Amino acid sequence: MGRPPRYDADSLLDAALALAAAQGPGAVTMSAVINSVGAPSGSLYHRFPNRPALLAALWLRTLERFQAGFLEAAADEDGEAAALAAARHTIEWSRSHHEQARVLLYGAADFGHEEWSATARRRLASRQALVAEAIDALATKLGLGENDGRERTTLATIDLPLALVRRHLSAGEPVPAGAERLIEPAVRALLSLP
Amino acid sequence: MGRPPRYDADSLLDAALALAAAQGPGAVTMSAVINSVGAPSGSLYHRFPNRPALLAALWLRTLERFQAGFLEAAADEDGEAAALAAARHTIEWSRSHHEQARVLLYGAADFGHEEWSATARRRLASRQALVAEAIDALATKLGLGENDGRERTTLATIDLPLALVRRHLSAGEPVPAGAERLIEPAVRALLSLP
DNA sequence: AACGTATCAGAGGGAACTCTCTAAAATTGT
DNA sequence: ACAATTTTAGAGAGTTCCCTCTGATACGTT
Repeated sequence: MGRPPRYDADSLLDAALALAAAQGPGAVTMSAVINSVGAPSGSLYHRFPNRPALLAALWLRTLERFQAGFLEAAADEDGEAAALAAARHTIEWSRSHHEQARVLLYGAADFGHEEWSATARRRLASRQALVAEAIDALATKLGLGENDGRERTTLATIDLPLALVRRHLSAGEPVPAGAERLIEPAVRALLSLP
Repeated sequence: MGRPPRYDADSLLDAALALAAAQGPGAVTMSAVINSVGAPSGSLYHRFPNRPALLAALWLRTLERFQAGFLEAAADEDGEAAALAAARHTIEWSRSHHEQARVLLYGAADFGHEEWSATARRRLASRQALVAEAIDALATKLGLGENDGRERTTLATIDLPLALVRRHLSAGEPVPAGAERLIEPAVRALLSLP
């Protein structure tokens, strides 16, 4: 099958992740990754044909890892339990995946989304659709209206937890222990739960 | 007094603002601003000695403009009214200052905060201290505990509104009309208000 | 052992960007 | 008119970065 890889895609992405988490997406240059790993440029370009491909892979890998647990939590049959579990997951995952959480605080646009390949853009769109479905299902389970039900559910389970996480991560601190309990009343209020 | 300015600091910053809002802080290069305004490089370097100085000026001007209204709103003697007005201001200001709001969604770190001059860093610190004071005063007015009172107040008046704003702005949409009403129950819940 | 394949290895071209430096232009005050 | 001051004007050096290209290397298969 050929020579065994010495720098595989995941370890290169790990180096890119460390750079992005520490100094933002702009610091993820091909040469920075090369220097960080100690690989020659050819090895990096062998895995990722250009910089947009590297950024897309980093963003998509991070997003998919986060969404796996989120979708699982939001799938609970009990709507209230699902919403609270989803909000909790956003916080817990951010706490235990510090670097990846810092990446997720940016948007796909900051990772050069416009310059991605068509397949990378499709992969992103399909993941977004998956979450949109889950949010819709959760909103109907909770009996929320068609108009702003989706918006309120998104706000409660994703944006609000991320807002709390963002404040601490961007200050360099870890996510505090009581964060889950702190947002619970706000989540209930947003979803009209008792 | 000498030759009148043809490219003053504010119009240069406006060009930098447009670039940052459209393509992120990384797109604010000296040459991009030069091309955008049509000025020669000397004129830009005459106002801002280097790129970090330009980014610092852009960030600080935007932050101070936002905080002016925020501090005013949060100064209301009635704690409940102050908190709700502050949260509303964050949303209203973002809606009516689309480009500047997009800049504020980043952090000082994304604008190269580490490389700023000492005076620029001090200016940032003093603005942050001002807001911290206002938040503390608001928390005590609301009768919230010393420990997480500050955190809850920050979350309710800044982070939560910004989270909602972020979702729409980063999708390229305007901030919807009902946004203020949408977050009100969550603000009340976070601050233990009826 | 020989072959096919996947990967490593790094030199180098071309582009973009930051910043410096010198000279000229336009205005105010004397 | 003349000097002082502020700003425009842009050429060009030095650096960094993206990406291409060619050849060497190591492993599995037959």
